[in-house]
Amino acid sequence: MYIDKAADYVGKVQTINGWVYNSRSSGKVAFVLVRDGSGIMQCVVAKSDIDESTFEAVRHLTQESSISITGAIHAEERAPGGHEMHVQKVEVHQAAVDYPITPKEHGVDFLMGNRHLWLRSKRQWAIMRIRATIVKSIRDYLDDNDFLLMDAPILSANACEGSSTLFSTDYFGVPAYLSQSGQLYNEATAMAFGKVYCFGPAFRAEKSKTRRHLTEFWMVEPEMAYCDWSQNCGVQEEFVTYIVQQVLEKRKEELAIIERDVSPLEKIATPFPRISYDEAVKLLQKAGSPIQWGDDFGGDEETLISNQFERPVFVHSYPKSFKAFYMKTNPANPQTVLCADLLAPEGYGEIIGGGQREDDFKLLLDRVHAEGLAEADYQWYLDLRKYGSVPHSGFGLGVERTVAWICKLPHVRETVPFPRLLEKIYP
RNA sequence: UCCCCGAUAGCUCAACGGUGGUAGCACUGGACUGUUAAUCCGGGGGUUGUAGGUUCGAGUCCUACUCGGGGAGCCA
Repeated sequence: MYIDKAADYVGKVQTINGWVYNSRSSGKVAFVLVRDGSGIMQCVVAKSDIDESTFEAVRHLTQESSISITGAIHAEERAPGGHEMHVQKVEVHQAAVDYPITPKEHGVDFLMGNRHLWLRSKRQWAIMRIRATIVKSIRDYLDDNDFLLMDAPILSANACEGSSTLFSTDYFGVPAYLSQSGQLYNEATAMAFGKVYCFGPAFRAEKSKTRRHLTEFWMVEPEMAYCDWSQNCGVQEEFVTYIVQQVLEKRKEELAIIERDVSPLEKIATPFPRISYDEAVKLLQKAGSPIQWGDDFGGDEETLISNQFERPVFVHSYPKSFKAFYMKTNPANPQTVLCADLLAPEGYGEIIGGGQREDDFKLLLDRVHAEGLAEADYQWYLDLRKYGSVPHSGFGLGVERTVAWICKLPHVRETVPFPRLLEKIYP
């Protein structure tokens, strides 16, 4: 029996294969919390109901020992989760000694160093299950809305966006780089299949040491042919709303464990407000920010903007100067590009970067030159503008930032089983 | 890369420049028949991050280094 199915087994004798989460005894009755991956079950043993050796064995179980424990399942109000087991038999597979993560508080460094064990803790259990539901919702939404999965390569010969630092490796004697985005390849597959997405890890060798950065993170990137930047935003708001609703529906218990106040999440609904970069700058200046037109937004600016809204907010039409070369020039204002970033509420900042791609051969080539990129590296990409170019748009959603927002975590390091941080690659 | 902060028991933390703490958790022995991070009584457990310096005396002050945390820039 798995613990999350306990309600189906009331009155029946069952065996749980799991690990000791915590235990306490009071002389003639002992309580052992057993976890099996699906949940935690309180197992009770009374001295008067059982032979001496079994009682002593249960009383001396140590934290994280692996056990099979057998007994009758009862509905019990006093037990966490509403059910408990009245133990008849316990078999110890391996007795754990001095498990390092004790039930009191620990520091971040210690916990990260023991990440392989930390994942067993209740809070981490809840976060990882929410992450899994977010990932499933991402795939379900896209699959159900006729996006075709078209995974992009991880190894590539050239950079996708010149600005970020890349991890390099050796590819049979020539340099290769770990992908920082599937964006450019998505544009090729979108011209072949219409609506596509890629979903995989992305790598950025940035020396970023903040609560919002990992060097390896997961990103889902949909791309649509015959789609402008505004329609692109429409897809994003439906997509994000769906993800949030799925988590609210399927992960109530986990949200309760991490003590997430769900009322801000319940307010997430379409449409999301859209403001231009110009409007955002005015809004920031009004709020006392020293920002000038042409400056990029930092974390403080993003927080200031997103705090003005209860829903995620799009900021569109940024100045060309600090955006990637492939973004489409805004015909109404050539100083800007037709991009839109989505800022999550509650100060979480950018979770999506996206927009319309430059589909004009000449303008794109000019941007390649202007950015100092090697034209030869982008030959195949430029081909897409020579053979049936169409307006097309897409976006990239960062999974860890989304998990951090939905779980309201202070740092992305807890949103992935084994986070890769600046100069931290163990365990 | 830059700015700020920190490193004392396995963990979380105390300690005026004057003998390292009756500290909590964990472990261990005992008490307790409904505990919810149980409680109560006892026990063991330390090269104060590394290397120098100041001082009669340094966990404490100074310098360098190492590691970690927070923030900036860059980004999802």
